[in-house]
Amino acid sequence: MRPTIHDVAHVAGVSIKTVSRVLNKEKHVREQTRLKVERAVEQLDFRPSQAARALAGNRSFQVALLYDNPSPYYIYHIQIGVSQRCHEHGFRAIFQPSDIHASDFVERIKALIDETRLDGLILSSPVGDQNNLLTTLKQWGIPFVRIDAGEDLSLCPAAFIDDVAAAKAMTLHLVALGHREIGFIVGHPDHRSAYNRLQGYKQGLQQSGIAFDDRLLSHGLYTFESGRQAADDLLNLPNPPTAIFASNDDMAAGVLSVAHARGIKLPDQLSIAGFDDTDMARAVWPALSTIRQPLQELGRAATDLLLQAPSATLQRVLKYELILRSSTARRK
Amino acid sequence: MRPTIHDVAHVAGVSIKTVSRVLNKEKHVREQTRLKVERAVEQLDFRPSQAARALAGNRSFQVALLYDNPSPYYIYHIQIGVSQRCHEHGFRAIFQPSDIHASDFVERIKALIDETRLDGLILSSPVGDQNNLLTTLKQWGIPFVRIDAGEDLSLCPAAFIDDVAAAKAMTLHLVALGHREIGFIVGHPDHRSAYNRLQGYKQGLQQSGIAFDDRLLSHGLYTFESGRQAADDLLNLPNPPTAIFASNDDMAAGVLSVAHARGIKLPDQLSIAGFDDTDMARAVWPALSTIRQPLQELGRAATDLLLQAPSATLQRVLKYELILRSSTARRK
DNA sequence: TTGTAAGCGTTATCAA
DNA sequence: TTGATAACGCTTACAA
Repeated sequence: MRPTIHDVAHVAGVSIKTVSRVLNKEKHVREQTRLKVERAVEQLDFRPSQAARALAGNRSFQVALLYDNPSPYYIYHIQIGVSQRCHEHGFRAIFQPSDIHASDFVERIKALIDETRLDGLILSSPVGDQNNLLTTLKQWGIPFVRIDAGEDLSLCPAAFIDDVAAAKAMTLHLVALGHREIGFIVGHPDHRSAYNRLQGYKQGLQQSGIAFDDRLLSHGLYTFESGRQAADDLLNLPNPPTAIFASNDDMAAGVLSVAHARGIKLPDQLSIAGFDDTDMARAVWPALSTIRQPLQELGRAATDLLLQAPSATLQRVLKYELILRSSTARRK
Repeated sequence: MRPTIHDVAHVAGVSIKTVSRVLNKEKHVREQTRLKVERAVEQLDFRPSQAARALAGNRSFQVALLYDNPSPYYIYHIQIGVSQRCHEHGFRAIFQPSDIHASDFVERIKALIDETRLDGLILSSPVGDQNNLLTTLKQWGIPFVRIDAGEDLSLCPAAFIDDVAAAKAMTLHLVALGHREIGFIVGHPDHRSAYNRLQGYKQGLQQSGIAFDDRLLSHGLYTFESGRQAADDLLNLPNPPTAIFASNDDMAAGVLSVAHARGIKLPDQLSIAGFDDTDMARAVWPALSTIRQPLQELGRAATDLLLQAPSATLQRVLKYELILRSSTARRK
């Protein structure tokens, strides 16, 4: 049989309530008593039952990470970050793939919360953009944070990088290389990042005095295949762009593969840039200028915000990094 | 307040025990009674407390997926598969990144089991190869299955593809293309798959009457960067191979990037092959011959084995698929 | 086929 | 600073 708190109390020669106090790091326990208890815990190799704690305390010491994202790399690294911090805080993480388009989307999350007495939720994009979910969570009064922000920053704490600024910086870099016709591949419409990155691209053009031309816009889904298609469309234009900026590296890899297939010399004849949401950039290195995202750090930051910070308006804007490759434009 | 089983019993006009029976799909409940209860559940939007069930029933309806794998794609897809099946079986999945080299590796898993009263474990490689863990699990009598098998197939149920056969088939394909000098990049030494794939390569050579030459062997770590290094080593040989078979696609992508950098024409001057453990193959398509692994299916199969099958020796060998690209060898 | 009562292993309340 | 006792919301005997 596994030892219970009773056994510990017995061995330590104190009451179970005192053991409970030590376990929960409560104050008002004499140092000497604490030591006795800790020794007994050690000796019996005792570990409290999560179920009993959850039942009695009406909380579970668990937080859930919700996601609906086609990028394994992105999610995986965020999972690692969340996992690390949860362990440090004495919590456990539940990773929940969700389907924001499923009819029982909110239902399922309600079930999760109800059944597990979750202590909080981390919503990664695009889950954090679903208003029906946000409303429910607010109503229930359960703490939650977002990764990748969202419209209303005062709604909950959030951790994110500044996509607009990053995309703008990359656009300015491409312009500085001499490019004037810069194609842009928009990301998945479910994701706010797709919108933000487009805004950054536009701002970069504007600041450079280049008119925005929507013929240079192509729409993808953050996937490799959609990147290929978008690249084909752009390169088939009467006046094809001399640079293509894809909203993530999966799509950038698609662009690269099309460029290879067409015998286009990289980076001399075409500059390719992208956000490395997925580390896919590694595979296409060094043909690619990228914007590096601190993915694990996003997970860690979000967890910290959830577990430590009571403020609803707290934010953590993480530093992105531009990794630049030089190339010459085909036409000036 | 959330409704409890009492409330349901009250609304349905039965005892709590009967509600419990319906919830657990027990037999010996009159159809009419079952309906009454189900209606009450529906009406109250009742969901049983996982904690209470775990405490009273000494089980948690949770299974854990343990992994220590540097391939986000691999893990992510297995997670999806596990997640799907768990939901269908009315279970919840806990995804646990582990560190097999950590000093408290087994301790942490013991803690997980103890605290959560886990119903079972799915061990993905290389976690499933840690004998100290396996011994502990056997001792505790907790059900577990492995993904990617292991030495002793009678130890527990397992789901895997036949790495040896797959690697052999790919080797034979390369030989059929006319290659005689086929370089091979071994995977991470922690992973049994690395060993098995090497065996398959050797068998393929043997069957073709080609002598195994360990100068054509290079050692990687299943990562892109290690693939680059290994490729450099192979291509720097006095007599470089005309084909390179990497143990996974991360490394194959590394080979490809080196080939590009060296101005090697693909696939005319060099054939590249790999296992697409990670879908990275998509990014380097179509220069690559690959062995496709049914990753989600691995997760689903493992979960099924754990949740349905009592037999300790059950196995599920999944079908792999060879996706072949033709090319000519440089030298005959 | 259904119901009654006694736990499960913690935390919370309140008193000492 | 500590301890007794009653929850917490289920399942498992056992009875009817």
